[in-house]
Amino acid sequence: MSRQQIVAGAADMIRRRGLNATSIREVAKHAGTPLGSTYHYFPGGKDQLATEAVRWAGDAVSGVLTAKLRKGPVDGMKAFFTLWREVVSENDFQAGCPVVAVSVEETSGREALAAAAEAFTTWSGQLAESLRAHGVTPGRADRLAALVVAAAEGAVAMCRAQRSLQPLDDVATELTALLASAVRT
Amino acid sequence: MSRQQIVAGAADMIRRRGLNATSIREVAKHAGTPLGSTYHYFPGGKDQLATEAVRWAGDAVSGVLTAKLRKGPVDGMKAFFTLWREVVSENDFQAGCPVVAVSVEETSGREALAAAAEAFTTWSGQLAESLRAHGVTPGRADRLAALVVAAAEGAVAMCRAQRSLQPLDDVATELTALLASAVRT
DNA sequence: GTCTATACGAAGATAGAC
DNA sequence: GTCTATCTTCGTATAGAC
Repeated sequence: MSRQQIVAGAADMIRRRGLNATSIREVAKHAGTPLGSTYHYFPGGKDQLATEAVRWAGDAVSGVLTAKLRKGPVDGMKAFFTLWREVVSENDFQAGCPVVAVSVEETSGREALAAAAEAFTTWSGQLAESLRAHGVTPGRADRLAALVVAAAEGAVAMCRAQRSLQPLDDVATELTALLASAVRT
Repeated sequence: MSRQQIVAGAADMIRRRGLNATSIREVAKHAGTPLGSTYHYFPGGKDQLATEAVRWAGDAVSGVLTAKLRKGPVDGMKAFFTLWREVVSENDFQAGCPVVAVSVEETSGREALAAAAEAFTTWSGQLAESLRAHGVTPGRADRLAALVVAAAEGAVAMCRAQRSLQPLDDVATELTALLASAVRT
């Protein structure tokens, strides 16, 4: 019951503070459960909790992509950027992507890092498949999909530092034009 | 004399481990100076040290950009990607961009975050100016410059997680074509 | 002015009481 | 099975000996 809450809370704290600044103590407090419960649910300790948090966040984004890509790759890409735009703006530039946070910080175990890699692969794979389905050659579909994910993630970091949504909006504008022209070719 | 070494060492550790996993203790040990010296040189504590480390890294990248942009925006962009490719590959996927690390993690003080914002602004500003000088309209120059920086930074994070240089190479390929076509227009 | 020694708090993790 | 209390280590920061 509270297991899900702990994972969601950990994902939220990681995307705000980063992985190392997210202590199991505060995750437990935030979820209203004692510290011992966390280790009961997650005997693998912090690495296991971080791994599940990354997977949880990755699946959430992947679900949005699945839904929005039905209208085509350009709509999917736009939804991807809208999603990150909301995360950044609704948290007053104090939240970003937990997958990036885990990718950039050193962690004792490496399961969480593998989960981060899987999230990136899933997202770009979904975008690439949609691009191929709309006439883009496989090689270029992979490259464009990687570009979309990388640019969005990088833009989120820039927006946080600059306290401005401009990078995210600028990048979205350029990529919308680029993908629209690619599917048309 | 050792001040510079401490700053450079801190920047190196931050890009590998992240900001919060970089302790002043280990920075001092790595520089061969006692812990007290660190606080003698940086009375502002960790925030000051992180701020100078970010500025140091930002200036180093900016210097490369200044040099390579003389041959035009496409060459500058390529050099930017080559630089990050070397950082990632020469450190066996265990190093990235310290500016992103600081942008993504929570910090006690906020001077370091301001330094990160300044680094991003400087880099994209340099690229945008070069694009304008080569006939790109101001608005689009800004957007393309933001895209280049965001995509490179995001790709670095993806490369680390996936232990592959593919994202960086894919992104560089697409952006080379995009910028080449933009300056030609 | 440099560095040793230490204060103080918080981290991850576990043992064992209920 | 849940939670409290505690062990150990490491973090930032400083006081004061050379």
